[in-house]
Amino acid sequence: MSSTDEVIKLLRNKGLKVTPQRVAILQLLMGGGHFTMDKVLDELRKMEPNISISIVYNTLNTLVKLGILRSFEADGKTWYEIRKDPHINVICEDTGQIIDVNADTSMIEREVGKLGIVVKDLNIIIRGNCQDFHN
Amino acid sequence: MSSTDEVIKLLRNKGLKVTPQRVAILQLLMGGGHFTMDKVLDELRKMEPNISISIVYNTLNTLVKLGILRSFEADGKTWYEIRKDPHINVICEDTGQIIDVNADTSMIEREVGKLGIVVKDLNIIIRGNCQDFHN
DNA sequence: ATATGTGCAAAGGGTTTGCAGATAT
DNA sequence: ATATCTGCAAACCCTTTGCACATAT
Repeated sequence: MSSTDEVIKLLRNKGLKVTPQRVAILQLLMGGGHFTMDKVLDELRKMEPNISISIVYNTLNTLVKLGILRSFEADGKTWYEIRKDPHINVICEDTGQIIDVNADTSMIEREVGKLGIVVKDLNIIIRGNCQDFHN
Repeated sequence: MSSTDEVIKLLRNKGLKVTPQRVAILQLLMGGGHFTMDKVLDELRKMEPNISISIVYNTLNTLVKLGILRSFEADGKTWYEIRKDPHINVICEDTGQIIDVNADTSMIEREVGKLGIVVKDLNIIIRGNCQDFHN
């Protein structure tokens, strides 16, 4: 989990006002993992019971636009994660959990780059069964 | 564009009753490209003005379950395409169009397989700018 | 003949938006 | 002081569902 100071510094650097809601949201996401809205709300309401859905959506979208978070859509919902090196998001059809798997994706970006396409974001999503694998 | 006979044969092979709606939907998708619901409806209503949204969703989902189509989510909508070799779907942020780019994805499946994960479906989605590239 | 498919309308679930009051700078 | 942020509720999409009628086998 990142320190509160670190989170506050990041918000200020991006020109955002430092509010308790934003600090809580960003700190939660910086802890790693994949979150849908309901998961974020559940966690946040343990600390800030009155936090509204709209401000959570609002904040997450702002953080995505600023490049701090990455989002992708699956199972009819939007998922949010801290932006880090490209990786594979494996959605387990049995447990519903999402697992990160590292892989070299440079080949993919190279192939697309050949066509003169400027890559803004890359998402690799696999649906499968994680069997007895857990992380 | 695939022949009507080919489409009818495919439906029968999968144990589906051959209805005009299903033939029209499958024939449209087999022509290639990426479709959201509104695009499918627009096209179909040129031929079958009374076709309902529900039966289109219904049919597309059935075809996905049977493995004939692949679906993925982007921009808050579900996209459908004929299932073919794994490839990269590039979403152009300027034009909104989706471009297929071929690439060898075996490395990705290998990496995931190492963990004992059984791959059911693979989607690679890139957001970017297609510049002056068109297909 | 009958199991399956279709159209319509309503309901469902996730996300966005408008606005008045509150807060960070 | 004031630009920005927050919470609430309503609005908005996209998608699914229930049901009576229609159709393919």
